[in-house]
Amino acid sequence: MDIKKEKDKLIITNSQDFNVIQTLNCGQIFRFVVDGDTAVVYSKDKYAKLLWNSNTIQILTEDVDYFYKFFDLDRDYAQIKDVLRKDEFLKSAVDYGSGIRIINNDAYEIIISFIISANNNIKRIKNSIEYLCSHYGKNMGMYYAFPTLEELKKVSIQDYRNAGLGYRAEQMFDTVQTLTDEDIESLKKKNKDEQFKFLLSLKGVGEKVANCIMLFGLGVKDVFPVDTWINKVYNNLTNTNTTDRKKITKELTDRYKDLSGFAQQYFFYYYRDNNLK
DNA sequence: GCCCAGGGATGCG
DNA sequence: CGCATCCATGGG
Repeated sequence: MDIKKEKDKLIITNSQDFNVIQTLNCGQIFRFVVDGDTAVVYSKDKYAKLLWNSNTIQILTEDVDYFYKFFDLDRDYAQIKDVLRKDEFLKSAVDYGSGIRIINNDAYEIIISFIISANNNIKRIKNSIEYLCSHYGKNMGMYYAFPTLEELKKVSIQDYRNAGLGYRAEQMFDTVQTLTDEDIESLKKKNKDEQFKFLLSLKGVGEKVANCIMLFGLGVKDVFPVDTWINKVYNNLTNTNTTDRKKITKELTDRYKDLSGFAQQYFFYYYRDNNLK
């Protein structure tokens, strides 16, 4: 994969390790619009427009450096896939989602987004986040920014219910009132265990959501979030019928180690996209 | 009407 | 600790 960085554009050629649709549809990001061979992706108050064909991707943005990091463009996914394809459980999933990249999104936006994600489905998650942006985020002209923590602190429990958060409304209210910008900044500097511990102290954040926040918002790759799909994957592959997510998390993290986050995304996308049981 | 969705909080033993 | 139960809401 070759990447050329210009002032307001990234041009990726030989793009076999980056499939935009796969990357957007593997449940790590909720603010994007796809239209044919183009897409617009939003993060914080920024956006990027992506255009692609069979072996080239263009990323048009005013913040080239942000979206270079956002799409994890300095990582060699070919090498990661070579390692993971040797795993008998993973081979077909890696081949199926061979263009997935793990996004480096804004930690605060990911915390809020994944509190909403708990026991929810992706379409409803997207709708709720879009509601929060359009009602409480800054109007950027053609779109709305993700609401800042300061902006969300003015939002009531009833407002969250109107956004479709259901019983997560009170958890969200509590976490937003508790959280500070300083918390977010110091979180980025903590080690993995300290990050996990802090995240679990937030209302609406349990083990799975904390792992997602670390994977998609803090750049921690040796975590393996276990949701209902991964639970199905595990039972299918091991011919078991457990619901012990702690056990599944430990076994899969031990198995895939530093590549756990990547393995998890290949599994999730393959099984969910094919609606495999 | 039933089941499910990128689960977490709570209470009880 | 582990375990069961409850929790809004919309789509299939």
